[in-house]
Amino acid sequence: MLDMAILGLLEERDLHGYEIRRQLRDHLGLLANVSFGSIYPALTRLEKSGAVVATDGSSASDRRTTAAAPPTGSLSGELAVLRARRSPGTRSRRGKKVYRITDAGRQLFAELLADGGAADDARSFSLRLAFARHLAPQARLALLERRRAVLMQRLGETESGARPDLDPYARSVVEHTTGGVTRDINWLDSLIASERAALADARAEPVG
Amino acid sequence: MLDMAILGLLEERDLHGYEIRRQLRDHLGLLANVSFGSIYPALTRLEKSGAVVATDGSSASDRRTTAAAPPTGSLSGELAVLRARRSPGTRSRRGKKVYRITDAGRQLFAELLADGGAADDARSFSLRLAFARHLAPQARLALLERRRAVLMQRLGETESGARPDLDPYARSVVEHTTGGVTRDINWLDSLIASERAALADARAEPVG
DNA sequence: ACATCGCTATATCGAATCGATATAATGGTC
DNA sequence: GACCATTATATCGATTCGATATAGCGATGT
Repeated sequence: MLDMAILGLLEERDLHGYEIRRQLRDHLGLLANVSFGSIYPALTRLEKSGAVVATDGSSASDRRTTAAAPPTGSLSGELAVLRARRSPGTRSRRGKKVYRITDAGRQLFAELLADGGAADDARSFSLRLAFARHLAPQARLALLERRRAVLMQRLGETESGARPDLDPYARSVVEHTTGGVTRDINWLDSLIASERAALADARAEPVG
Repeated sequence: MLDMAILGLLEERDLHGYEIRRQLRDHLGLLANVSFGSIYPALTRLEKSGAVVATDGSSASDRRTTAAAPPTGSLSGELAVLRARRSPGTRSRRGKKVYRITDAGRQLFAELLADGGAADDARSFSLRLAFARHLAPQARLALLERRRAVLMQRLGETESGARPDLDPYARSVVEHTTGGVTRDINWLDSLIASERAALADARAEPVG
């Protein structure tokens, strides 16, 4: 799940762990306040599987060339590289590790975004929807309808009607969450309508 | 977190693992769909720490009546016991383990409910609120206000206003979740108002 | 009579995530 | 130049999840 989010962000630009967390917190806001205890293991995981590569931060602006930049950079950049080399073996000098997505990573991202196992929780769905521009129109529609179906079923399973068996506090919680699910469904309905309209337009006006 | 939920349910009646899960799913509904992979370890944990004891289910409900619960009436309490016996069958099925809360468990529950560490996520809060009848009025009010403060701060941190930097899908997600938080705050406000009114009444009309 | 399906029920495993904590470089301020 | 907040990576133990294995038992069907 986190893997998908990270790959999605890296699709746009190279980032290091701290930045990834900030983007998830700021952009996706209240939704995804992910801890470093998740992010760094995830990055290690993704690197080991070949979905991303880590570069040392000194060549961050250069998209193409790998390490061993010629001494044309800034003085501080040069010093950083030298310091990095000074520590034996590991790049464990406390400095930025900037991650770049690979072709394998892009493919993995597409897979995780499309099916990505079950994961019918709210977090997963919102994350997928936030990256929905990477999906084909009909896959987008399917995502929305799948989510709608899940929520409808949950609503149905919840015993509806007044519930005098619950005390006021529990009842308030249940009603509030039920209302939230209803709100979600209305939201999904409007999104689904938009998607359908876009699909109809595309069908009516094919390529040109 | 789960520990608190389990202890809270066991405050009312003895239950076995499967039933605990069902109650969390049905009562707390969409909020708490807990897996067995969490419940059984949690029960083992609680038993090892002495917060609960496991019985074979044949000698349930000795001293177990509505001890600290508000006066729901002895009739409904009786019915609850009967229902608990009838539904799963009085005789223990294969190794059914019925758990009963102990005095230590009740104390642990009170602690978890009151402070319970940080845990400022939505799940923890809703769970606490659902058991809020076990809290003192001012602790209840503090719980609500603490939650409100957290949500307000989060709202403030989220860069507000139109965000043309985000693509339509991500923007929709952000706006929807932001709207949800606003809705939560309004809900909290009404609850806080009720609590304050109740407190004022209690002060105006002390015990007798 | 018995096969078999579905619900009840407990249990365990590996993996993902969290929250806390340690460490260190950098940048700003007095 | 002492001090402190921010940036940044990393690891630890504990919790939770999802999948899976196992059985008993009640219908339903043939």
